[in-house]
Amino acid sequence: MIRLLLADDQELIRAALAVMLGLEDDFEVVVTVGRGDEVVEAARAHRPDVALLDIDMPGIDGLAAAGALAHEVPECRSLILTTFGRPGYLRRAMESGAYGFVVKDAPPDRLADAVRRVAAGERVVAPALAAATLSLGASPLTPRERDVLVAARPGATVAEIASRLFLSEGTVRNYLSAAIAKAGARNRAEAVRAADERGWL
Amino acid sequence: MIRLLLADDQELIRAALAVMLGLEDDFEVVVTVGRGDEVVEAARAHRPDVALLDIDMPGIDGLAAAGALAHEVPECRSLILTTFGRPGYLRRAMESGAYGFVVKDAPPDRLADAVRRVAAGERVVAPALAAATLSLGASPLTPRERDVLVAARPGATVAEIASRLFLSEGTVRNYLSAAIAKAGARNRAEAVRAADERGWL
DNA sequence: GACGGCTTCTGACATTTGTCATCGCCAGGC
DNA sequence: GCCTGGCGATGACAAATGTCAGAAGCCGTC
Repeated sequence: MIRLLLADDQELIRAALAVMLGLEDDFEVVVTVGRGDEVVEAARAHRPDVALLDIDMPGIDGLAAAGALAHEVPECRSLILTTFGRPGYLRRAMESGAYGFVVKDAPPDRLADAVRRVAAGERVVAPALAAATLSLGASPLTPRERDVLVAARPGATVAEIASRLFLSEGTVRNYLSAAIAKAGARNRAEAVRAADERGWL
Repeated sequence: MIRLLLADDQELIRAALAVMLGLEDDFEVVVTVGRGDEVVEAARAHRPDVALLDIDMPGIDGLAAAGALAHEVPECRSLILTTFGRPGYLRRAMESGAYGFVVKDAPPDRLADAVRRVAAGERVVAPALAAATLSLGASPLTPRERDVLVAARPGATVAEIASRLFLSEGTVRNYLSAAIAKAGARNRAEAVRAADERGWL
């Protein structure tokens, strides 16, 4: 019997997945949570074999939760389950110590399969995504360039970014310029979008 | 017995919802589709009482599908099921002739309840969302202002927007300026975000 | 038929943004 | 000990963006 922890912020989805997975003879959903920062506690209390983690969650995100789990409850293996198959996400998931990565538009039997393999200690990744990740390489952004892009995300002006990061405006413009070049964009907005899609932020 | 059509582009979610809803004694999921443009055809073939429609789908989106259903298969009532409880979505859903609107982080029994009410001909909306929609009012953007903002969304330059909409650059700048003012933004990027969040696009 | 509102355009203007060269500082690697 | 590369800054410049006023045509309404 494989004991499962299920973390997803959308109650309906969480419940539906719990029901579906519960139908498998060898699965038992022992606990579900709706926030990333409840994952470790729940894992300690219920000792699941596999934690199914959505990325988009309040508190801490699923990638961070996978990292925390790997440290604090290492006998529980993480399987990331997410809407977005972004290369950067996969990379970060693997770096956080996750064992698997499944996108939400995969066929349902693939999920059950992935859970069983992860429970057995295998690593599971969609091959297409893995290829994309390898071919794309890691983020070329320096930490500071990334910070500036993140701060620019909601449509902030240079002045706002500068004051939020305690930098001079000129420096912010320099970092933005570098980030735009590295993203192959012609725009701040385009750069933010491109970097976001590749999981660089 | 209430016959259900289920439309969601994410296979896993679609399957999980189908399983969960199928457990209810009085529900029967008669068909599921993964694209908006397959909804009408499926409804004609399987005669569901209620269509559960996600908004985010390839082909046409759930709101457009609800509109098409209302015209072509009026005995099948639409219930929008979406991640984002944006006021503008609700407004458009109601204008498209949908009978209900449920967000994906609602508790699972609320969904079953909503389906039964919609099947009975009632209209179902989350009260908080309804209030937000009414207090926000309709979009203040003129059709052209909206077009320009949509074209600007991916981070396009004025020149690109102009050539895509067959307008002069000056005109585009004027519309953008007006849209920025109406959105209460200080930026093109901020205006796009604000308008998007309010469902004006 | 006058009025208002939307669309489209022009021209002018101030501001913001993006680019580039150049500098000093500091940490790591060879 | 020197070289590289990230960090932070300045100054200058060109290009893009945002704002404003004005004008013409079109449509609907009162």
